[in-house]
Amino acid sequence: MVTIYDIAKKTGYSISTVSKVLNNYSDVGEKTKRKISEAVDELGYYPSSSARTLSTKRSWTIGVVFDEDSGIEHPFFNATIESFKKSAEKEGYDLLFASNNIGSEPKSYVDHFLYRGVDGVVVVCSEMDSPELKKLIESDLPSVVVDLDMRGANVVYSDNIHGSELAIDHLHSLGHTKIAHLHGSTTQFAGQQRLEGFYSVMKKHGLTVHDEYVVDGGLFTYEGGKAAMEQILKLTDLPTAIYAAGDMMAIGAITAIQEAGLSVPDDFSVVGFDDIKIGRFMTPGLTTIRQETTLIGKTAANLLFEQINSMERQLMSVKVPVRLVERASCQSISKINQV
Amino acid sequence: MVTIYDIAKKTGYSISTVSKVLNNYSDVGEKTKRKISEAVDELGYYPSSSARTLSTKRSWTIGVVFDEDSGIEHPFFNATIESFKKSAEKEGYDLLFASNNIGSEPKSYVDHFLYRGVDGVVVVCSEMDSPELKKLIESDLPSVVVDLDMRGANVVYSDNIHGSELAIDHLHSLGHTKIAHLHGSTTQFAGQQRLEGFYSVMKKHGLTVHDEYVVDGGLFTYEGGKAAMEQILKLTDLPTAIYAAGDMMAIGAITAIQEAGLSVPDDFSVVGFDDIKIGRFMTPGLTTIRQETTLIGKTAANLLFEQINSMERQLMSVKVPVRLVERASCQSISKINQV
DNA sequence: CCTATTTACGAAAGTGCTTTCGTAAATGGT
DNA sequence: ACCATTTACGAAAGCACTTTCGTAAATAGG
Repeated sequence: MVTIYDIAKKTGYSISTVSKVLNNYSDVGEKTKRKISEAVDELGYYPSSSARTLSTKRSWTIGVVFDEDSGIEHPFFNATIESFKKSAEKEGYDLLFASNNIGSEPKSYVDHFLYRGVDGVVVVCSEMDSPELKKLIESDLPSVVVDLDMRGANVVYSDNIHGSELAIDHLHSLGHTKIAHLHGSTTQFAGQQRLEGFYSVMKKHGLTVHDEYVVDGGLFTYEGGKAAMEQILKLTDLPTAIYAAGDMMAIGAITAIQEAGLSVPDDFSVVGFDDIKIGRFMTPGLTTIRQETTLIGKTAANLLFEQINSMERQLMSVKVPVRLVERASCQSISKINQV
Repeated sequence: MVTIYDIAKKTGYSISTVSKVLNNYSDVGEKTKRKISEAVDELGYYPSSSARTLSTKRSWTIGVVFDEDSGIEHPFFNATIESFKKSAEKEGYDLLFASNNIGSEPKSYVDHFLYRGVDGVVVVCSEMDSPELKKLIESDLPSVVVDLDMRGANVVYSDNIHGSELAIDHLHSLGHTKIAHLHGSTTQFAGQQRLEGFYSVMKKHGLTVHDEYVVDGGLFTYEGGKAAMEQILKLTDLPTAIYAAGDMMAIGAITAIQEAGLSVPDDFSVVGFDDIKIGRFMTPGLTTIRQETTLIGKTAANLLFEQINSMERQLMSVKVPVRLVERASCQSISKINQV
């Protein structure tokens, strides 16, 4: 390995001076700067990030945490993180996806990130009352959490309540009154908020919600949505519209409907939440509430870097707007009745 | 920050001894070991990975490279890397997703990983003749590349040629003879191999391939597949089956077919490649060639860690089997003719 | 009870860099 | 030509560890 000592020896300058040109200090002469730069190129020198980190206490690394179950394949997670990564790159940060053991001892991710010396951490899609998360925001690691709102932390999340409102408004405007909700796990912020939003909008419209129309679809999965819909299909008095708390759940529900020999949107109108890529390409196209993952990722990054750079605990909560994306999975109630 | 000096001072032992118990050296007494461990817990000490890395030349970090265009959202990539990550965790490695600049100067990822001192790097979905890739395998960074076969490197990839064979065999067994191929970019290994496989199987069956039936769908995207299919739909003599080099392309093709007022599988049988999650859930379910992403990721990890640990350049090329997954997007030619 | 071996620990040198501060030389002002 | 700045550089301490080797003490061997 070629170090600053090598290039100091070659040029005749001290390592201090070499380090200075490497870091663009102003107190070096032009010729010196040039000579050293040449030697750097010639020897193919590159600095050692660990030495640098050890000395500066800055690792230029951001720790990334996400739901263990769905992992990197989770569409909302990876879309958000992709956007986050782009912002991080611009600022010169790398992303560290951590395992949970330091030297084979299982530890919390907070400990692990402390060990790694990350400059900050971003958490996506966590359970609301995770003790790990609590530990994180109580630590003095700069952090931002996505898809959650909680005091005492930097957070960015979609306006889930308004999302429910948009969904139900849409269904209502199409004439639907018997609306079911396949809700997501209430241990997650998104599930809980969308459910809450559902109830309040139904009330706003003066619509009654039957208890059997509100069923738990679990962790936003295809399987969960399918099972929940099958539950509903057993009822004698069927709803005409389904509002699923996530797109994968909505797709599962559609499958259940089709397997029952019924059709979307002819027998049921369905609207999802997320606007994952598939929704646009499937048949029928999925009407859904779009989460702006790109904006969310970028905002999270900005919040985090702001906090890292200012070194003060300036905590913000930003709520990102959602919007309705109309595709083919919903239909006016009048057409349904004709069938 | 609490360092080994702190715990040395507190216990009265030297930092050497402290370090030794931290690293499970055998030459420390039982009582000493216990006392030091207690102090460690009490002070909430954790080691500094950068200091450790500086001293040992091991960062316990693996660099991850993937196609810039598709990014983390690419289904094949993230499924593969998810599996890779699980293996990496077991061995105690973290994953580093790198940006391309050291201190705001754009550099190659090889340089960047050298700077970061990663212990190895995994490349997924690269262009075949990328100079970066060449540089990587010529460097003495341990590495493994996925979805590519090239001499002089550790590689793991699907049996693309056999995949084409399975696809065409299937179509042929259903009675199809007029088979089109929407191929992927030939700058990528997968695209090139699947195309090559296509030609050779067609020949095997004594099927003639019309030049107009072989169209470039680009970088395996929905849009590329859709455009390619639209091209084919302009022909007067239409094929009855479509073999798309990727699932997203297949889905794009299906959209094009449906937009033209035609149907899958009634007017065209289509088979894709990858077996991405969506394929199972869409209507019609997509018949496809499944890539074993879990196996691929795990194998890649094993190859890489083997190389890292043995410290010798033992290069292997492993070809992972694929298999046909039959769903609803293909149909016997006899049924098509009835329509 | 004396010597040979083992056990338990610490000194010190590395690891590659940053950053403060001191100082000699060069420059500016008059 | 003399003093006051400014400019350009280097010495040295620090960052938090690992690891080799030396040595005193403890144990074993006879």
